[in-house]
Amino acid sequence: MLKYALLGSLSYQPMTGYDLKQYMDTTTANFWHAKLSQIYVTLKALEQEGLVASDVQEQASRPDRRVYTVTPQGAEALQQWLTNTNTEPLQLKDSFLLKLFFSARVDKGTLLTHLKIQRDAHQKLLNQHCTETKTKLQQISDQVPQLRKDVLFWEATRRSGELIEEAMLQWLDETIEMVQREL
Amino acid sequence: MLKYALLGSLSYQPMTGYDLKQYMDTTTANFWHAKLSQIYVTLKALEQEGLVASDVQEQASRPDRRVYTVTPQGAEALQQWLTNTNTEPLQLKDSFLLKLFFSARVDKGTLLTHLKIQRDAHQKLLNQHCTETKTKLQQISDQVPQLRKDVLFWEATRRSGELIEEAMLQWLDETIEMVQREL
DNA sequence: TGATACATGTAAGGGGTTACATGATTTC
DNA sequence: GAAATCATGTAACCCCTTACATGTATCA
Repeated sequence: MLKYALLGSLSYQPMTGYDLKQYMDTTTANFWHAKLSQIYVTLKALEQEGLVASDVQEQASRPDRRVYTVTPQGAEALQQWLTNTNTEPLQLKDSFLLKLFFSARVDKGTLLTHLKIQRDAHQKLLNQHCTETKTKLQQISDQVPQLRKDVLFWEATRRSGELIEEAMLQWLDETIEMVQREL
Repeated sequence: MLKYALLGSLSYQPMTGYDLKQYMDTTTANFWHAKLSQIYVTLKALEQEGLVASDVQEQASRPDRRVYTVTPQGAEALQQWLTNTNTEPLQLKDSFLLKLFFSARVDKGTLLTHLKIQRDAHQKLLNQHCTETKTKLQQISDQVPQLRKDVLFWEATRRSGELIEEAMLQWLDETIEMVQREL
């Protein structure tokens, strides 16, 4: 899947592995992320498959940049993936929920601490989605008028993060209240 | 992490790998799942660590059952994990959102099909959380009065699934409307 | 002076998926 | 007669994380 995240990002403009990491961290972090090391490995694999091509740009006082571009085959592979409707449904793994499920024998204080840490984290994420991420996406599209349509989809994916974080906050408030009332 | 899902489940009652698969599918599927093959592998590892012990029960016309029990060390490891508040925040990977992010050049029809498939899937999950899962959790706890406290936490984790699915449905409706209006 | 940004990679190990292998019993 | 349920496991493979390795320039 990372394969397609990289192909999709490169379809906007040629980038290095390092660039791609930063690009994904500011745009798709909400629903997709990857480590730099894995990005480098996957780019190499994509190049062997002929879906991207790289070109080394020498730099004076910094390491050389290996800039990747999508090949015609890469563009087709991306388009194929985009139009294919067999998208496997999301199966999330949330270790906090797992922990809470088994928490009947944990003391009230520890439980409330845990829930409040969780609440802070989600509050932070919500703020991020509503301010930073929103302005960053707007900035990228403002520079290039051809991206008017793309920005609709970027905004839609960002909005999903907003709604999910709001739901999580509501749930955490309900749960904190339950623990305070029932234990 | 699967380690703790198994320890936690076994802390309610001794079970086989096969039992554990079914138990998790009816209780934690919402936020944690695993394949049978991986459950067997992890149980073996847990036994080597001394956190569970197994006992083979011969059966006449069926394969023998290997029943696992939590050892005292296992119980302590579980308790340690439960009280430790350093729970890493959820980083989800949703390939549908990834796809949508890059979908500016996908035709309206395909897009709407894709969104509606997604909507159906989430509607089904919401119904499941509100009916089946709810009654199943209630059934398990009704049989054992000592689980009165546990059921509060089971209900809380179930409720999180309900709220998240509701948020996803709202988001999908918004997004479908956006595509119909803007494209 | 120490941290951060820039820039690319390799290696070891962990955890997960898919496929394979076996085989009786029950249900449709 | 075919499919699902019960029941356990191994092997290959893939993707990901963590740690290691290197080195300059800039900023606090």
